[in-house]
Amino acid sequence: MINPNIHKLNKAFESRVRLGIMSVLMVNDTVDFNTLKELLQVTDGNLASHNAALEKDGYLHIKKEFVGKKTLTTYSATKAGVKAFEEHLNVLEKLIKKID
Amino acid sequence: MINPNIHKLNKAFESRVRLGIMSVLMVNDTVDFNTLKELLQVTDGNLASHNAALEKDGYLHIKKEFVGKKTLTTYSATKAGVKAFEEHLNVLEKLIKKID
DNA sequence: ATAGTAACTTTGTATTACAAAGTGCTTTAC
DNA sequence: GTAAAGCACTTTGTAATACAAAGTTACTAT
Repeated sequence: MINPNIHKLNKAFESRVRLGIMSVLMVNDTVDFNTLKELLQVTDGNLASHNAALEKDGYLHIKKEFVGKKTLTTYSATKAGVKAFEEHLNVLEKLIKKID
Repeated sequence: MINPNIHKLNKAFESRVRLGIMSVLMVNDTVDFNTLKELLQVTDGNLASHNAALEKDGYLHIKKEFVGKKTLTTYSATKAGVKAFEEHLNVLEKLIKKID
């Protein structure tokens, strides 16, 4: 009988929105707020709170700057974020492989 | 820019406990309550409610019988459950593959 | 009579997701 | 110069969820 070892899954990445944020940031170094919002199809308030949660966990770096005279917020995964997400994916992958 | 397509992820399988239940049931035709409880390391109340949720979605079949004079509850994935879970895993797999 | 197993259900708490509305600041349109 | 609109939130409120712990029903073993 296999043991799914579900406790190794990272709670921070259980939400699909945060799964999406991290996925985007594994392929792209940075994303800005509005691109992320469009990709994930979420409301801005919702996105902001997920970003805040990931930042609080130390997985997301938030950078605010001015481009011209407009504010621009860009996000990137921290090293800890990359590591934690990769581990999470490994656990998922093992789960999937056992099944196939 | 990749699109993680997170809305194709099935909400029913977002919880790690339910992810675990389905994983076990993709490899084993049936599991009984106590084996599942041990594998997933959850309290019995918690497990019962996750099972009920999956049954309500039509993904889990719950069978109660007597073995000797003891009750025995065994669980199996329905066809719809297998299909839905496989689709969910496909979405996850695509997500992971894009990243690797 | 007591304790134990089985599989819950109930109760209660804490966390979460999310939408919608509001905020403060800035730019562009008329 | 007032209005509208963009940016990236914060606040507010609601509904769903996770989970533990305790209670429950029905049996069995001692």
